Amino acid sequence: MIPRRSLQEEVTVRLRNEIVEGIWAPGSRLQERILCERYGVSRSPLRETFQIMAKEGLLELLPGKGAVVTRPTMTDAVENAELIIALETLAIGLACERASEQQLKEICTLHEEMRQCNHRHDITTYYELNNAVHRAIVAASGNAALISVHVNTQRHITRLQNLSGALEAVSDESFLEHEEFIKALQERNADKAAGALKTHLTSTLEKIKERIITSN
Amino acid sequence: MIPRRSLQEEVTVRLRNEIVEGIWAPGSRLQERILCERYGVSRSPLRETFQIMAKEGLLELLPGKGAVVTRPTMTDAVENAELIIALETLAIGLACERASEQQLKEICTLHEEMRQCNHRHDITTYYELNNAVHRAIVAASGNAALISVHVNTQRHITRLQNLSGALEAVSDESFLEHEEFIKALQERNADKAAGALKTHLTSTLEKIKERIITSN
DNA sequence: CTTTTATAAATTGTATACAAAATACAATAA
DNA sequence: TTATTGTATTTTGTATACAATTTATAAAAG
Repeated sequence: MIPRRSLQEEVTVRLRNEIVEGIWAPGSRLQERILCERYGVSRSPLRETFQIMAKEGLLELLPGKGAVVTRPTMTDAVENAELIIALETLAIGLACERASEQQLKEICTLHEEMRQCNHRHDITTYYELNNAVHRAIVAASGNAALISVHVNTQRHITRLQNLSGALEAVSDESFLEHEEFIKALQERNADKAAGALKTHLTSTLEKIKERIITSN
Repeated sequence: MIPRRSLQEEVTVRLRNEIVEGIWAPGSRLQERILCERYGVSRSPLRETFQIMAKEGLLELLPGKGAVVTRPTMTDAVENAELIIALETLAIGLACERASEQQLKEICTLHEEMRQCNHRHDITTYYELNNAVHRAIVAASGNAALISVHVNTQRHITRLQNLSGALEAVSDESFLEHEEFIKALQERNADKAAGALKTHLTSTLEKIKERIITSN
């Protein structure tokens, strides 16, 4: 039995993707009438979507004025990076204890696909697979609360990458760091995996901070 | 200039508190008509509130059937405890670096009030102050993304405490652990503070797990 | 008596209507 | 020109109306 999907759910998925992809620029005012026409729905489901997007931090609702697309700052980038390091460090530790063999295998497969992408310099797919690997590790933690928070945090980071334009080329060093914690996870060595993941993510955060300094 | 408050915001605060306090039992079906009458509003703002509460994990929205108050399980308790340990460990580390002297002072004051409550066995206020201290530490981290996630996680834990009924008496050992990380925070010793906080929260988590085992 | 099915009532999902507030704009005064 | 104020228009906040779905009820069949 397939559960019904409300219009609100459909609109939520569409609007969310459009904001993350940068189709709606930061600071844009989203007028209800415009969006109702765009999605072919009335104001009721749209306004419910607005509340959800505001909760996710993609919209700001100004009472009496309407919805505005949030403007992510460099500070947001650092904050979300700090947060996701803590989330994933917890996740990989739990995953070492609780992941099924099947889940470990799938993570391994994704990692190998990343290796292929790295060789043929397909950066876009590389980053998509990278996100998928990290989501899979969090999923393997089996902690629903953690999964939910992580999805939203990763989404914000992806949005920031999209808005900042070009994705950086992947260094061999970075890929080796990645391999490091994947291996440790396969061995179910929690401390080693957590340490390696933290090292990897922290070095990514440092790159973000550097870029902020040089761009100022 | 005071920003307007919409009906939706008012209803959200009221319904959220009522669910956290256990006024609406887990599993309750919330019929729109009933709640509209209770809060004296129409269905539009109420339904926007429903979306927010669903996003927060306090309601489940079944398409075509309506809103049901979520039933927190013992698994949820463990998951949220695991999550909040990671969040607060991050927070106290950042707070050691970034907290203002004013913030450190306020945290200290709250801790001293906890000591008083402990002496006169005022458990209810003790737990409220305890929550306030932990929120203050997270606030002092200055990380907005972290603060937002923490608020919701702490709310879930508070709800679980409320639903499980009586709060456990506070052991002297537990209070000493608490003092430990407060002191380290005052010294801005990040590693020591993070370690002490983690020890404290982990021992609380172990108590939760014990209670689950014995209650089965 | 239990199960099934037909029908009525209630409830939700969505659209629209109405009122209040905010915005845009033009006319006027400095 | 610039600022200001009054008016018209737009837009949002809230309430209500309508349609589709679900639930409740009861009659009929086994």
